[in-house]
Amino acid sequence: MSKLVKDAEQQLRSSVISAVSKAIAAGDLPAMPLCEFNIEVPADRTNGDFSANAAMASARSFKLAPRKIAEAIYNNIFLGDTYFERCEVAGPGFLNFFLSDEYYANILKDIRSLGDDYGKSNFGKGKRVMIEFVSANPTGPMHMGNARGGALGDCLASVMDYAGFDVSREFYINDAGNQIDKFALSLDVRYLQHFLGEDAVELPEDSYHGEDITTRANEFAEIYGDKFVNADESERRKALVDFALPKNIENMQSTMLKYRIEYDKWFNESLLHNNGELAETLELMKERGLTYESDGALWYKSTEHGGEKDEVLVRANGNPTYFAADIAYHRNKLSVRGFDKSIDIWGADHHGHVSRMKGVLDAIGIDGSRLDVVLMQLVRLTRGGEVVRMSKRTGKAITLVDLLEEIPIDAARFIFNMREAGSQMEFDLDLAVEQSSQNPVYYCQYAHARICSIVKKLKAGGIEPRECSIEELKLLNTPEERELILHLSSLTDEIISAAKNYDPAKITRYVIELATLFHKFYNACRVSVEDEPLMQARLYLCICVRDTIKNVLSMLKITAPESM
RNA sequence: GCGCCCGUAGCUCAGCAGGAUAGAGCGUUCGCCUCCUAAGCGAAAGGCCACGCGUUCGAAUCGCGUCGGGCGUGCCA
Repeated sequence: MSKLVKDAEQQLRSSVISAVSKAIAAGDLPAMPLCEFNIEVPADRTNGDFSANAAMASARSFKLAPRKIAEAIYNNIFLGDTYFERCEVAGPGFLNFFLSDEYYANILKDIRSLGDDYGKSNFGKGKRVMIEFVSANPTGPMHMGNARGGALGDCLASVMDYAGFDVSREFYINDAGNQIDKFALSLDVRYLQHFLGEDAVELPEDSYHGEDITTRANEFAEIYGDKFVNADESERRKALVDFALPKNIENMQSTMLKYRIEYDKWFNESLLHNNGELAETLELMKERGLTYESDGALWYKSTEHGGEKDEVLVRANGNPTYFAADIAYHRNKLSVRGFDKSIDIWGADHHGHVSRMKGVLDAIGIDGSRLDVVLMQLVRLTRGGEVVRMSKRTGKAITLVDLLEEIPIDAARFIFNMREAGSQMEFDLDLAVEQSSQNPVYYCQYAHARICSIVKKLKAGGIEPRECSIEELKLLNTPEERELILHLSSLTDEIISAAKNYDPAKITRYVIELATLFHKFYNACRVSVEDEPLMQARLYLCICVRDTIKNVLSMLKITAPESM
């Protein structure tokens, strides 16, 4: 496990350093300080399990050829109390180290004893982190961007949880402001059209044209009839919104649940309007001299805080902008509720907003670096190689609901996490439903099912898995077994790296690689063999792999079937 | 115009706190089940890592520039 890997690396580093001291004492090297050097895992394992570039890094300082320095280190190195059994000088001056059987055997012991906790660490030290994602407008159906954002945000949250952060998942509901007015207007027009005919009232170009609006208006009409047709416009619109908005929000909640996303909190923007926090935030900004009035609107002096141009906070008509509410919201997260960090998942088209937001937080006295934004590129949907167009306006776009009806949740969650957020991705609908090797989620699940099947088969033959001794586990020494064990050992580091980079795609890649290495092992080594200790050792390894696959998949909330 | 992201095999993408012969999947070609799940494995073919210059022992990785693509630049969110 990772602790072991770290130990191994640390052991190596100090061995190299003391070898240099010894070499200097013996006169093999000049008495110069050793430069900083790296220890890394070579891409090609014939170059060892770990490799140090100390000789090359210090070539200049020692004024000696790297190769000569490497040999001096080699001649003075002592590996007796490490997990390494040997070392060699290679290439331009690399020192390559090879792990002992002992090491491999111990990794497996550790994995088994940690059980479900394997992979977890205290990297995050319990820091309170909020991950805000999807936060779709409740005025219409959720789209493909929300689909990717949902899988990304939720899996990132799990990864950070494993890495030792205190994680909270949140959905920000934009249930106030401009788009709600637009929503009201759109519903209003559809409602009136329902009774007066389509030509009676015209739907403005910049309102919501989706069928979902018509559907809601018709539902409303069925319940309340035409009694609002001649009512006061604002009364009618309020009634329509009060009817339609909760329905939309409920739909989003049930869709998210179907997508296996459970939020800790659904936060209403309207709360900030109603509880005074928005006004308070604006007041605070005024006090700090961050604002001015012009053309009847209240402006934020963005240009004085790293922004490209000033921004409107309160429109001339008295309505606060989305930006103003968002400032109050982030102040609520970081200051009122005291999260150490807010990680927001945004569509890449909002990137212009990032520096603005961080800048304004700094300006109101909240360290802007406590906000991190993960920008997510758009998804290109394809079907059989053909790009499937999606246009929210026409109402014919493929929605998140459509997607989840068409493809398995496992596949959606997995595939959306195969690419890092920043890269544009293609999502092949045909591939996602395909139950074949081409579909990576099945490939991983298949490895799990295969192991379950082996265990079951052995059990049927009267063979129960048992505890193995270190000596027995040392029998796992084929290249395929070694590679597999080594990869198992890197899980914790991989999760930490994914948390650090806000990139859960590292974990899907990890599990694909694990499945690949297992399938290779499966083809190279038979578990059910005559040699009882070897069979038990292999069975032990299989169970480690099975549990790790299951552990990782369940972290991503993807199922691990026992048979396929 | 200015700002951000991106350019790696035919296609989709890894690799990018600089390291040894640049990887994987798909597609193509050829192999492997009397044996634990062939939803698997192996092999072959496929590359001026967009281009140029620089930094250094060493660059796909870092810097500058060019070209090509995406996005942003609303009293929209």
